[in-house]
Amino acid sequence: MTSAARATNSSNVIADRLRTSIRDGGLLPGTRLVQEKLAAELDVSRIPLREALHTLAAEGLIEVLPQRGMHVAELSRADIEDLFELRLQLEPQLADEIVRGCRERDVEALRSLAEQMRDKGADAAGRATLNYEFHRRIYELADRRLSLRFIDQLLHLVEPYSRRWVRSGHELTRIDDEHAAMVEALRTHDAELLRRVIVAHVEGARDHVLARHPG
Amino acid sequence: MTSAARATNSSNVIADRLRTSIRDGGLLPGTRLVQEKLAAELDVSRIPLREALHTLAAEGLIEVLPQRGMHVAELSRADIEDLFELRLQLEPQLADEIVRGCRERDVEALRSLAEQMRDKGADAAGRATLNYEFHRRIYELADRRLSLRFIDQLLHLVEPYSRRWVRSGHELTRIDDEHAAMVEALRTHDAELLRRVIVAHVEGARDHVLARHPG
DNA sequence: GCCGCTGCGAATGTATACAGTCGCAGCGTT
DNA sequence: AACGCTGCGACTGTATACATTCGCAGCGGC
Repeated sequence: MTSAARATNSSNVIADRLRTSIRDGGLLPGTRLVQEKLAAELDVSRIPLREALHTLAAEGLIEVLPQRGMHVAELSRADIEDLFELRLQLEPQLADEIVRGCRERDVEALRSLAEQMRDKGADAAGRATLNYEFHRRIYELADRRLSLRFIDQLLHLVEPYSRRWVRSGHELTRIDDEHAAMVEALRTHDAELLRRVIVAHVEGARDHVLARHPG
Repeated sequence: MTSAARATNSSNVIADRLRTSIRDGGLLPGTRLVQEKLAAELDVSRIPLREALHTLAAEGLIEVLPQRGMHVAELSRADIEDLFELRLQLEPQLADEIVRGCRERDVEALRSLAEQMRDKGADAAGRATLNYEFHRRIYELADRRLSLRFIDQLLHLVEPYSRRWVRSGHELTRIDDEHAAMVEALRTHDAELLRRVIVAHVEGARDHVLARHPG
């Protein structure tokens, strides 16, 4: 699975690039996605681009208004509340299986990601990518294909809003400390601790984002 | 939202038709999806068909092997266990909001669906569609856009496997009775009862499917 | 007889071209 | 001055056509 030589048709490549752009703030919620312009920027034709856009639409990252174009999805306050509820229902639940599936080299990889992230300082885009990879790699350890797929979608959906509001140094430090705590829980194979840290981490993000989000 | 005059580009129509086919057993897991053949059958060209297929792929209903075609996704036993875990985490949680959002006419609509389903007897395809609509309409009452999206995906994913094994008259009766119990819980605005019935319903489906699924 | 190479066929991937729809500016009417 | 109508422009939706890749059958060499 890890080394699956995924032959790469350009739809998938484009979808990845767009997801990354949305995640790291290159494409903000609400941005109109004009097909010809985007296709020119990415140097592909409209057909594979449209396929990628339909993929992202199914993931909730893009909204399609038939005959009127597509745009990066915007989440209402209710959506964001819903999103964090979902995260709280899905993510802590995996703690046991994560610990069970975690090997020494996984701990090291995660520690490295967490440290790289701390080093990024206030580079929001850089942090966003590392943050995503950190969480994704943790949840991969649970070996639950469908859960991972859904959590992955949630992480992408939330990222533009996390990015938007997480700026203060204090908040950055809290996040980095919680990541370090997760790594520590993994190192000691302490599933219950991991679960508690995940809950605190998600609740912290939720409270921080909701306190600042309008509506 | 209910009366959103959704202008209908053919990608979406095609995606709906394919989803329905997968749900009611017209397209079984593993079926190879040859684009030209499918396009001819549906009387559309390959471009909108491909867009629809990419949508379903993002929903997990179809798998794409680049340069080698697409096929209806097959779930392993582990996937199915994961799927029911997810259902148990997401669906009962909505009971409170469902009851809060439920109006008299909703109760009637659901009662009607449940009764139509009972009348279908052993018509598996007919029951599958009604079953899907019944659950979908219940969860719509919670007014949680993202949760609904995910649950919708789960219901579509599980349906081919529910259909496959739910055949005995006894099992059909159990399902119909549980649906009736849900309607009754809604009528009396009993959120706690609804939650318990949902749990029992999903657990019942899980046990029945897993007991018969190979692997 | 087994392994590897070659070429054909089938299906996917992509581009170009055309058709259809929406929205807005500008004119004309009342 | 406000309203509606009309035509243009921009963009999306779809089809046709071409390029590319993969798999397998059949042949040849070892």
